[in-house]
Amino acid sequence: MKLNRDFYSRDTITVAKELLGKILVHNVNGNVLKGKIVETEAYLGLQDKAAHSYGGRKTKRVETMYGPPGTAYVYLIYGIYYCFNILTVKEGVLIRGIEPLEGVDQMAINRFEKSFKSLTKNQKKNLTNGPGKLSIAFQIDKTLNAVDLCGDILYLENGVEEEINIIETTRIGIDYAEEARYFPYRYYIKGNAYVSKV
DNA sequence: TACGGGATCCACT
DNA sequence: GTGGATCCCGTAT
Repeated sequence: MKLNRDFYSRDTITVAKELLGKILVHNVNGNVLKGKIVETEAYLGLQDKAAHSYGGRKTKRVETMYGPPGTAYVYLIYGIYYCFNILTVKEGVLIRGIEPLEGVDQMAINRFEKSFKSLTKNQKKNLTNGPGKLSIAFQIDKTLNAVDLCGDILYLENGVEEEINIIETTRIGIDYAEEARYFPYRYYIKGNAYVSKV
């Protein structure tokens, strides 16, 4: 079942935790890619120096952040990779790790230009265990920036009922963010192989 | 296993 | 002109 606007219209930390175990679906011209979210990071806007919208900044890049809850915020990082975020209320959740479920051959081709079964053990592990990697595998780029996640192209749905053991720790790659670098806003599913960093 | 540099773009200052 | 919510490969331990 597809997640609706109400799911995203809540506290960002709550949404970041509840996104674990949910299924990300990208319909590329009828070619469906699906994967389970296993790692997220919450970015809290106003008092979070690691967030693009820190202090209410509203530049051209971050203006998408001020759109409705349940919108995709995609931006380029380090010149060559894209990061995929899910908006809550003027804040966002970065998706850092996904476990591939459907369309795995397409993902393997996107990442390594060969079928899933011909990947090495290491390549399978590195298919979607990081924000830049999963964006390549899921064909997420800047054309999906500001896309409504309550639509039919890119959306989230409920996973199977299961017991999820959530690990709560600090975020990655934000050393410049002063006190905010120590905020425990990274969440991942304990023991899952597609977590980017344990 | 752990570090360091290169790749490559554009928003921001 | 600068530098980043990253990844990958090379070299060193």
